[in-house]
Amino acid sequence: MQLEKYLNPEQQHAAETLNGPVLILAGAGSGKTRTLTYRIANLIEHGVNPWNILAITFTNKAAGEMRSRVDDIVGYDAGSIWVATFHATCVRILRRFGDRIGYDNSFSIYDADDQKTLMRNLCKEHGIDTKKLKEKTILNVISSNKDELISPEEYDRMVGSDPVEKKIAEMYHAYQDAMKKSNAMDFDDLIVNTVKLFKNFPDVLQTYQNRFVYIHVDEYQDTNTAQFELVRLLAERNRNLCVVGDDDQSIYKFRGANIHNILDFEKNYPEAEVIKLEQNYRSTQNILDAANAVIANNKGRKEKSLWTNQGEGHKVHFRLLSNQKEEAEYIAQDISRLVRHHEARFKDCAILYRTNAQSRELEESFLMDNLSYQIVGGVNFYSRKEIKDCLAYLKTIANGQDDLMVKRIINVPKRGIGPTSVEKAQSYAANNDLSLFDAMAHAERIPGIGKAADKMLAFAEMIERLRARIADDFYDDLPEILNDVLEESGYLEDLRVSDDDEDKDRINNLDELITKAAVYEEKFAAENPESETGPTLSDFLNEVSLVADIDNVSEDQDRVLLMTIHAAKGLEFKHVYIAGMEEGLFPNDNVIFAGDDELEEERRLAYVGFTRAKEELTLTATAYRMMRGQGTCNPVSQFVREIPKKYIEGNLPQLYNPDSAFSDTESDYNRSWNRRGMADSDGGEIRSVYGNRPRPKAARPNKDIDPDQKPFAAVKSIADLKKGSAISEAGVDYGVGDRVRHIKFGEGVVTEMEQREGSTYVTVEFEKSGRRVLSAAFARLTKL
DNA sequence: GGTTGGAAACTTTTT
DNA sequence: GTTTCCAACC
Repeated sequence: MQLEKYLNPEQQHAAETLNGPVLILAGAGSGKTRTLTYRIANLIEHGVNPWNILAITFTNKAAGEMRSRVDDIVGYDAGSIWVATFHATCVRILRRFGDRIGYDNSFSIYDADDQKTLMRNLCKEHGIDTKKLKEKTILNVISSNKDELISPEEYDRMVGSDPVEKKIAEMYHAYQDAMKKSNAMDFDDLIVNTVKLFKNFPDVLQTYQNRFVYIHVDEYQDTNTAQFELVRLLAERNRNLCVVGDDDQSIYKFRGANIHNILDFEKNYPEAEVIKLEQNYRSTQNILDAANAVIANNKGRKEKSLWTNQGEGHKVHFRLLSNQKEEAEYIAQDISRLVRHHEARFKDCAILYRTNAQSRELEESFLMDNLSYQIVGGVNFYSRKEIKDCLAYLKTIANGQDDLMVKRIINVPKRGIGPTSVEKAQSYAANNDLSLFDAMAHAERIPGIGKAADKMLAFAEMIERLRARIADDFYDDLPEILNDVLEESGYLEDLRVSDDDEDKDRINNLDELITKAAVYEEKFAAENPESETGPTLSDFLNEVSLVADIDNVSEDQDRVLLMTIHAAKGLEFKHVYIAGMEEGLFPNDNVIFAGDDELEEERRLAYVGFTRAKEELTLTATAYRMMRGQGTCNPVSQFVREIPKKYIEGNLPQLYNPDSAFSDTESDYNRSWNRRGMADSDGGEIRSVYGNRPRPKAARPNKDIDPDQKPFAAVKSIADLKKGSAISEAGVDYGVGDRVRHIKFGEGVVTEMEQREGSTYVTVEFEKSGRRVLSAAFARLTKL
């Protein structure tokens, strides 16, 4: 392979160093994925069996991209490379060997909601007042412990005499016991239990050490201690471990990421080859210089200097607006202008922000201007009530030991089985060492149950009936299973007879879930060509438990992406807008007084955001912002002020410092700030990061801004805006009356199209499957 | 056993 | 400003 044709000398070095530990310090936009892909292709060319290659990525999207890029290069046989996220990797291993550590291979995976519900129940049992000690607090401690591989027993030994800590230690035990009993694991357990499995069963570890001869880990700076240990164990034997990362892009400390995993790699692997990739192929010089200048304020980083030969490009733009509404309008109109002048397409643009809450005003502006957009993250599709209900049915069918899921659906739709009856069933189950479901399956034995017994028996029979049908291979496809569950449980009927508009949406969402099942089946068949059977119900449940919202973003659609900076990691766009560059928001309030470490993580986040931009980077801030229903008035973010004047242009001088040019340094900025008068504050109705300290009155631009007036009073609700919006989803080439084909439902005619929640929904009258409402983004209909 | 009103929390980021 | 949760009432 002529690597020199495709890679620069450093990248080439990385792609050619095949044996032993390798640390690739890859700056933002330095062609990290490209290098990894060619390294894998090169391994195959050197006779390594693809089956012996493992690549762990951060998201499913990244995994998919890597696989298809390797496919493109080697042309064949890349299918047997194991490319997956940490969590997906662990699930696959645990489905196979979980019985060794006492789990059934059909275990459920709990998301944050499930964890919280379980913890709330346990707190009740243990007499904990969740007003004083919140479920979330306990779960956070438990999660941090798991990130550090600290077991409940070890945590017992660590806690002192503090009564709260002792209580938490008690709940850690209770939580793990309950999870085990329900045959369930949370996200952290997936990693922890795999490590446990490897440590206690050397033969299992050996199986995987034999298989994974060459190991790659992407985004290594974001691994936690448990993940580090997992990788260490797998790589122990062959020591062919190649990790790629950038300490400047470590932004998941709050989730347990340990930056020392990358900083101390050479200590753990003294024979490691260290390769720095410093040429940036993404951004223009001005953007890169601005980002470099900001990140240079962090201490304790690996020294590196990114450079580019892309040319100077535009300066970073800065706009200070009066309030959120104007900020959103400014961005929407700027993108509109670019598109109108054919300087960009919608999909070349992204709007990034610190918190999900900021998406609201932006969404409003996009709806008003009828621009095509997609919000990533926020309220997840899979956390909607109806979706969780449906999945709870499926999980109950797949794993009868999961009491939490049974409790969720036992009376949804209403079956006349109330809390009292469930309580009785549960204590009977506890006394006889049964699962809640098994207790209900023999409800006639439950003392004092009364006429609820028949209802429970009917419920249990329905579940058993569905379970038996799946086991007997009565079904040949997942969509049919989902449909039957929803029909036979009466769940759909309940929604159909409702006159609530919201319930109509729920039906559509459930249809979309069925579509996702169909799409998943297709994907499974494509990835497992040798498999004679389709995916199992458990396979599907894994898939939906482990998807992130970003995984659903496809290149095919022409729309602006709106997301948090965290979600944008690893992506790039020609035009990037970062909204809300204000002290208190970004850097966030929680962090400003928390300490230097936290502030440095926030600065790395700014660095990640800036370096997403290829051609133009626009930073916006507001003088006045509503947060949690309260008005705030905060200065421009220090991360903007850390950008030297020569790399940035904008309206900061007019509004904040009319006397002089843009401030060059932090101290200049503060001086001008002081000069404008740190006078009396006006009575405390305006909060600021300065807390009770006096705040500069004149800092609020006096024109156009009246903090006492509610700027959003005239705005219609998002739901109203959506209903009134016209169809503008690009990439959809069909309309009402057209004949289309769906991969699962076959051919049909489009009868209706509607824009809701930023997506286009298409109603199709299928010849075989009848009328269905589908999301245009997911259904992938082809015009005939 | 289900409905309803009001209080309280919420907003940092997520596999 | 919005959502979620719980107590009191039907």
